[in-house]
Amino acid sequence: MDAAQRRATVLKTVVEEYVRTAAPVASQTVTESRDLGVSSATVRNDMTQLEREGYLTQPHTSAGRIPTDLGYRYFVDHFTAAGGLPVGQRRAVADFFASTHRALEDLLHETSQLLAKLTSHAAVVVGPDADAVRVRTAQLVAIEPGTVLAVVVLGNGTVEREVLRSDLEGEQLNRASAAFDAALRGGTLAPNATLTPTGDPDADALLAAAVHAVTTRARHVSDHLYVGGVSRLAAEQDAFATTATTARLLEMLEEQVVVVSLVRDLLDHGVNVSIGSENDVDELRDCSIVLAPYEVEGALAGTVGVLGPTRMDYAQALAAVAAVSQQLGRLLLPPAR
Amino acid sequence: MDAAQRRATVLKTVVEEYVRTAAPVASQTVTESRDLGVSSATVRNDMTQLEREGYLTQPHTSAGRIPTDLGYRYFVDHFTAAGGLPVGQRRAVADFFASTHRALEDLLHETSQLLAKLTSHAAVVVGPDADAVRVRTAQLVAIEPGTVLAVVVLGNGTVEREVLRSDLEGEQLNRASAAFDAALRGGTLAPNATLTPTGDPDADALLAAAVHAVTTRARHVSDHLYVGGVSRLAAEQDAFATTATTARLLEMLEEQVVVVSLVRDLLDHGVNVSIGSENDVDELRDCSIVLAPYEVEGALAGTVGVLGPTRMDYAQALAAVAAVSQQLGRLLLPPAR
DNA sequence: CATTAGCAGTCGGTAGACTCGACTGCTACC
DNA sequence: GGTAGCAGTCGAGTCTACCGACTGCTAATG
Repeated sequence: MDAAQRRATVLKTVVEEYVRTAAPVASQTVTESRDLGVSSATVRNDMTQLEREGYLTQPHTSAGRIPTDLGYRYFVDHFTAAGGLPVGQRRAVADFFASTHRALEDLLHETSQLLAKLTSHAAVVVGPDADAVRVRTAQLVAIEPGTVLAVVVLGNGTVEREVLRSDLEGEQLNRASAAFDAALRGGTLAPNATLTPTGDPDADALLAAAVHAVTTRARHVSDHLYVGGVSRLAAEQDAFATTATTARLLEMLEEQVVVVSLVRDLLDHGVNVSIGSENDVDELRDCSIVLAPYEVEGALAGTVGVLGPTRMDYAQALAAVAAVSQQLGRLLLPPAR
Repeated sequence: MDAAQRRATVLKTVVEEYVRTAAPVASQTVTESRDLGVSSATVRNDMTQLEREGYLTQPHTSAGRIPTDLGYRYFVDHFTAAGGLPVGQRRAVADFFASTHRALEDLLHETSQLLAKLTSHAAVVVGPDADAVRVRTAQLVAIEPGTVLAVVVLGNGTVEREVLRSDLEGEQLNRASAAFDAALRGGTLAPNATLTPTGDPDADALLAAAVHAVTTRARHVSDHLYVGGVSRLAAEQDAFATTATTARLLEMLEEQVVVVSLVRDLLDHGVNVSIGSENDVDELRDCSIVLAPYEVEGALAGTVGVLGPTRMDYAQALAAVAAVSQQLGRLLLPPAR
């Protein structure tokens, strides 16, 4: 083993030890936890070099080393490949998806909780961008006198609905419904569908209202963020500077839109793991995000992710998001189940 | 002013000061903040008596007094009547409800956030007990080949929907739909509706599936808890013993069912404010809950509440939940708007 | 009898001094 | 290049002393 290779091993060991114990890792700890065939003095020399290169840092002079964000990055890029989930957890995931018969919203919500449980960190599930989902069918249904329900079935199995006030019924309603379907089917829910007049002013009015309601609301829903395991963030307190940091994090998660666009942005750039200062968002300076997209019928349908402190078991988190996203995609395959 | 009356005023002052400053209140502070016409020595005597009676306590010998849960209780019962919201906040509430055009779920969710913002505490909104809401109409609609949507409109304006697989269409579907409506209309969504066979085995099968899906899922939805302002809990850290307490609280809020049944239970017993140890739930020992039911068409439709530390501005919280619940009820009045 | 002034007593919190021990960096040597 | 060993650094914990914020009590007063 040449020197460079050994230094890489030292870095790996430091990351693993630090993730496990949360305490700065001493040179001696490294030699004890892994048989490198060199003494602690040599490891010390390696560590000073790793520090010069920016992978490690010392919280204070007479302490061990802890990884920098760059150190974590190296670790993730080099020592994290192809990890599987332990059998127990693998079973837990399978069981969860096998036994589920929930509506989509609930499913996504509970998926986020499953992921939180698996990783002991907060977890998020993001729906697909509204612009990316095609409308499968759309129609208007009278549900009681004076009330019409607009129903839109989307490509990812979601059913959007919107309640409207209207006295239309019978043939008039059918006409409006057909026009509604024509306006939306095959397109996205972007708020600029072209409406073909039916020649019936009442029907046209309802049509316009329905399209407006559905397109504005869908944007809202598809931007929805499902968050699980927020309590873990509080438990991880000590990893963050102050309680105010935790509060700001929770606030951001409640805000939703920031996180949603961040996640989409990361994925657009092909990033699966974003570590500490790599995040542009201030609140996330001490956090890392581990993501995996899930697909329905080959098309990107959304994202699952883990949000934890930079001191996180990345291998485990990656395995967890991979397993969950894959199973979730499979479950969503049959339309609206 | 006789002595008993003065003692009550002292208690009131201690509560107000402690809520404001979070520091134990000294006898001198009381005489300074309110003109009682007596010296601090007299207030000291009053305080020892109030302590003997269980309304106040000393964190340690050489410190001022802080209210006990019993002290807060007395305060809430005697000094909290008929407080209105400050004009600014009153406007904020009115604006929120005036400008809203959201679907019910979103509305409830955002209402919880409004309430959190008003009070600077976490806020919850609980839907009505499933058993208490009557079905207005129910029907089955074909939305695409092989897929049927079950739609149920509830008395509180909610629209429940459930996607089912079925190839039925045309007359068969209409028959099933009519039977579906007959089975549910006017009743509750309790899972024991009586099904009248249509004579058509296919329709009967769909009917059974639809009723099953709707009743089991509705229970889930109506037990849903909308939580706003969880970040406030983290910010209130210092009011709680440890960060673990905060974590447990967040967990409980995520669990939902505990809180929902607790809130219903309190309201059933006519309780609006539950203070610290009055709560049976362990996690809430350091918390208080301030509740107000909201009504739709005279019937109880749900509850809004504030969840904060026992050291809370009860007058303000009571005013806030009252204002929000009233406006929310009014907004929900027209069916499904 | 209620109220008050004043004083002694209690205790938490903070600052400073000191020690312990866990590391590293360096140097001399192999 | 690798190693042994020693000097140096610094955080964390402990102890002490002290300050100041209150109270409780007592004796005096209207």
